[in-house]
Amino acid sequence: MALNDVLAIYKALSDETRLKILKLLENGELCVCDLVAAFNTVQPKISFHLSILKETGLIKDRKEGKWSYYSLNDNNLFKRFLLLSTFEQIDDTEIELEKQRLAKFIEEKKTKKMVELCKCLK
Amino acid sequence: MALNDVLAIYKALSDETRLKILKLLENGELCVCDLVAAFNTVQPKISFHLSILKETGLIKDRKEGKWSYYSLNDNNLFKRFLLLSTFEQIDDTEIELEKQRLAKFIEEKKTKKMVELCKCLK
DNA sequence: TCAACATATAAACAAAATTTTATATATTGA
DNA sequence: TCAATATATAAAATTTTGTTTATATGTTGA
Repeated sequence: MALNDVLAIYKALSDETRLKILKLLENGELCVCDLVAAFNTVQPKISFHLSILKETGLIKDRKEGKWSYYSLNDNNLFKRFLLLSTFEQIDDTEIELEKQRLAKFIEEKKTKKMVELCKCLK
Repeated sequence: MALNDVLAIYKALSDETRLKILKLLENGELCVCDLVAAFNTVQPKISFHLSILKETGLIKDRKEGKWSYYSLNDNNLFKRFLLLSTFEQIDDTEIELEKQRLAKFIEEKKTKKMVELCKCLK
């Protein structure tokens, strides 16, 4: 890996929102709207940070219908080490708020799905 | 370590000059003027980057007379791992130029010292 | 004490990164 | 096909970071 690649990875890691996104992805893939809800912010902001993380290969994406799902991409030993040791450093309480909002949003999505299902059954 | 500390470390690592300074320090302590010569640049620029590296605890300094000597500070496991794995990623050829200038400068310093010594003996 | 030297710090400027706002694209279900 | 939804992209505004220039501080040897 060249100096520029290492540099790009550290730049990607040196932003609060991006570190938190990575930590949220620790528990599995999330779509853009999940993250928008978790951070209680606007969608282009999240897309911007996701694109930077994706460019450096720290995360990967997968399209399904209207949705883009993002997940950790630790196929490289250096990146895997970085992610693991970073997660180890950061206490879970530091993303408590985001986790709460995320959980609430996912719960709401489930409820909405249920409601739709009920409509169909009528 | 809190999220903000991790963030500060990654920010410190996400600059070309600073990564190169760290790599040059791999071989032992250097004073500010050594680094100024190695990068063929102005002294405040080097002092600026050294202050950032020092703030995050990635390096430490030691004063001796007019000089400030800087060296790696790997007293923390996370930082030590970061430094080691970073150095491992970056090829030596990427700081070839800086190393050459540094070697030349140190050689010149030695010669000057010799000349002074000879003057004293007269 | 004074000149020369090494370094630090401050202020002004330039460059880069982030956020916001607006708009485009693509998918889905009515 | 059309409206609604999820996401991406572009442009403008803002913030942060890095560089340059000027100046201050502290040490050393004459």
